[in-house]
Amino acid sequence: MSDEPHFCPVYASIELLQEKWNLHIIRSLLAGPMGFNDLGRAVGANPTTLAQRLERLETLGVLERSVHSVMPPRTSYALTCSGRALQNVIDAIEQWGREHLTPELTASAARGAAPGARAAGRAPAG
Amino acid sequence: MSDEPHFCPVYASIELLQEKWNLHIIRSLLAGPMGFNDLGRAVGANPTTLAQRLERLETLGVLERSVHSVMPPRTSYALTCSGRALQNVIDAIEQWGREHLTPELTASAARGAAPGARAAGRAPAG
DNA sequence: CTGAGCACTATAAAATGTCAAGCGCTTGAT
DNA sequence: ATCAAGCGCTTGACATTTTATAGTGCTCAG
Repeated sequence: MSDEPHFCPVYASIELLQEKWNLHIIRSLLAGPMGFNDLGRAVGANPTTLAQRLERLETLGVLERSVHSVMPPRTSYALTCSGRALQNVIDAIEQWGREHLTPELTASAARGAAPGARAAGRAPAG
Repeated sequence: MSDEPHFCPVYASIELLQEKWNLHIIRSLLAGPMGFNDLGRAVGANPTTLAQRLERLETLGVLERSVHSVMPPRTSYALTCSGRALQNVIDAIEQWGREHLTPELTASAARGAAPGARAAGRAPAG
């Protein structure tokens, strides 16, 4: 039952990168390794989702989890070589953003344009 | 009370590109203008979400909707200059995918590894 | 004439993401 | 020594988002 007549790397990559938080996580980690809560605050994700994303990204070999001490808990997440290669993607996104996105534009296109929404146009941290 | 201490283009771009289907839509449109249903089939999105994404992307100036005839309905969606600039992002993603993603990898990392999931590793069309 | 297709909306159901609280333990301030 | 706070991460209840399905009014291929 091969469900895959053929494997499309672009399609697969897009599927991965369009998952909520993944790009943010990678971007944060690109600046250096981080702990769980730190990362969570940096990207603005809640622990539940963050844990799930982290596990997935680890399975895919994009990042690596290292436990420094179990108690007190001390863990750090770092990009692997594969993950670091995503720098190019982030760079491309960054350049595009600078050239084609303006505050007004993104504000007017915010979901429903509801004022006071939490993730309006600002970054949580970092 | 400026709600935006400062506007971060990278953050905003990521927010946009990580929205489900947006990257797929852009990638499809990069190959040329398309109608609504065609696009839907190409990316695999349902009409409701597709319509919403399309509206957002249009507001952001990434794509353009042109109505050729109201009845019978004939519309086409095409990337603007801004949208076409996203080619670089897609390219970067494509390159990364080719270098760092394998069928087994993505298969094993599929959400929960549930067999029979519909959007496992295949592309809907194109 | 019949069936199919066009662009898209309405509705309800399923999937997904979020919040708040909390575990056992250590550290910094008091 | 005592107290609040923080670490990584899970659980369960809840909000939001995405999905499937069905239909609209009309025109064309068979």
